[in-house]
Amino acid sequence: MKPSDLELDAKRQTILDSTGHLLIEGGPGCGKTTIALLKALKSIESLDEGQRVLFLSFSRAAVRQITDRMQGLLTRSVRARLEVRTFHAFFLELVRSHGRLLVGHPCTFITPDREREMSADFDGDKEAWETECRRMAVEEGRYVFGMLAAGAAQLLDGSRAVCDLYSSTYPVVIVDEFQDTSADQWQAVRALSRRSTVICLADPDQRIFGHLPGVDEERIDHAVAHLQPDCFDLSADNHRSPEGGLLSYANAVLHHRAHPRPESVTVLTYPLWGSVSCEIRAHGALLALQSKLEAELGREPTIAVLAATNRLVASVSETISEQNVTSRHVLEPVEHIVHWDPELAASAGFVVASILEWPGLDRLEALSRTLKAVADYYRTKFTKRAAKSTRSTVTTLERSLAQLREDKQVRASTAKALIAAYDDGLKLAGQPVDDWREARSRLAGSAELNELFKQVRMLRLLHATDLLSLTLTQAWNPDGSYRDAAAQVRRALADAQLAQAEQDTVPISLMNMHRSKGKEFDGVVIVEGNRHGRLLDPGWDDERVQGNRRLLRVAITRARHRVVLVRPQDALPLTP
DNA sequence: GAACATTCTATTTTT
DNA sequence: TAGAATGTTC
Repeated sequence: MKPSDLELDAKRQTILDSTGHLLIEGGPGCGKTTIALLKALKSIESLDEGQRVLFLSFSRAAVRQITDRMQGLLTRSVRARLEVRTFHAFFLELVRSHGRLLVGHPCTFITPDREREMSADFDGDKEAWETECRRMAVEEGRYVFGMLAAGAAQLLDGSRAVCDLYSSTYPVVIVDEFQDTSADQWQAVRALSRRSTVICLADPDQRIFGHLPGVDEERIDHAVAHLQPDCFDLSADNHRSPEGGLLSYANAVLHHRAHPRPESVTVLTYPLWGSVSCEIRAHGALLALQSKLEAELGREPTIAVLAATNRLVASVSETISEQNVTSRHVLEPVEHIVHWDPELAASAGFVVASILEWPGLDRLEALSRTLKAVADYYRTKFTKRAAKSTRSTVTTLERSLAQLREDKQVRASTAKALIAAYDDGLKLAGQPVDDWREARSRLAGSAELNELFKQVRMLRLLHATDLLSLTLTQAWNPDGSYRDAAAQVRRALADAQLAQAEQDTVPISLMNMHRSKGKEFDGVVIVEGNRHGRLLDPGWDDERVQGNRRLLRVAITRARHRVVLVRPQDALPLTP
């Protein structure tokens, strides 16, 4: 055994023997989660019956990753006493069970769907909407997602009884990804720390959410000052890629230090001009990586394709869904899933669904519904991006809707195009897939409708197609229309959104680099755009460059075996 | 008021 | 390059 192993074992033993609060720091693959699970095991042995260990993490994907890891490490009876949950799930339960202490009656939860509708009335005035969210929580006990942590913190901090109740149920609380916890989350944990032992797992170099409100780069320092924990640094160890190649390369990228690129990192470039785009280069890189890993591992590998922006992720997804022919290869379409904010695609889908209702409705009703669905799409878009031009599109659409209802001349091209499409007649056959395509083809004739058409295509990539056709089959009415299609599709897509996180890991997934936090894959392809979605840019200030280097380190270390970087020819080198 | 034309600018968000 | 902001024309 090497001296470093001995040292680690001693360190581990100290962690297991320690009785106070703990801060365990270390980079990806250093074994933070494993030692935390072992610590949980040891704690559980001395707990009273009915007491449990609480392990809080930030996303359902992360929770899954942790529970998967538990299978091999802990017995069933121990696992039953270790509750791994997302912050939000825990806070929701807390607010639901004890919120009456704050407002005198049980608290309720406002679903994201409903939240979106409600926030639309605030015309994108973020501040006013946040004030309203706070008011609803404080005065009425109605909570949107964003307010749950604050409500939970207030309960734990303000009611000694609630806090003691939870501390006696959970004498040990483990907090994952501590460096990115928000002020409210920290306040809740801090309250519990009065009587529970808190174990923070952190990597300051994985701080990638500092831009979010309430996330503080000094969080770890504050926690150390307040909890006075025993601190351990595991960063010297790396279990994920045994030769340490990927991690030490990622660290070199982080610190902008010279480092030979390991054999497991490939850099492919594409020309700035010409027919080979970054998307097509990524397509080729993905297929090559897939066969290489398959040969090396002797099984189907898991691969993530990562990019800096959602837009680039979407366009890569579109590209690899089609066959592409380069001068040397024919690149076959790749099955994959996109971790994508489904709301916009869904509300574009509602427009198509409303068109499917046309044959069963009179002209005015049919057109009003569709026009309203189009306006809703732009309202959703506006609440997300708050662009002025989007706002004026909504106004124009609403004006058209009013004109239509008052039987006046409509002026906007979107409304005119829809009217023309309706009067042209729509024949449906009861074949959901064909009918969907037929209805979708009516989305043309104005800039707005063209944009919708593009968005609807994203639904296919969300793997919602099967679900949609099942839903529509049930909604088919022999008189030639789909009854209540819009509402049915809405429900189906909401279900699909919930189900997505429960899914098993699929072989190939696409997401932005932020979303890859806490996940692991055999291989990773990192795509850099030409003008857009750059990894590093000479025009950026130091803070942004450093932030992106942290992000790159996270992205690179998602891979267990191989990383491929797809970069434009003029890209800045990642290491000197 | 809406369409068309020109200029500019370019992250990241759990549930 | 596309999408958003701003300016111009009908």
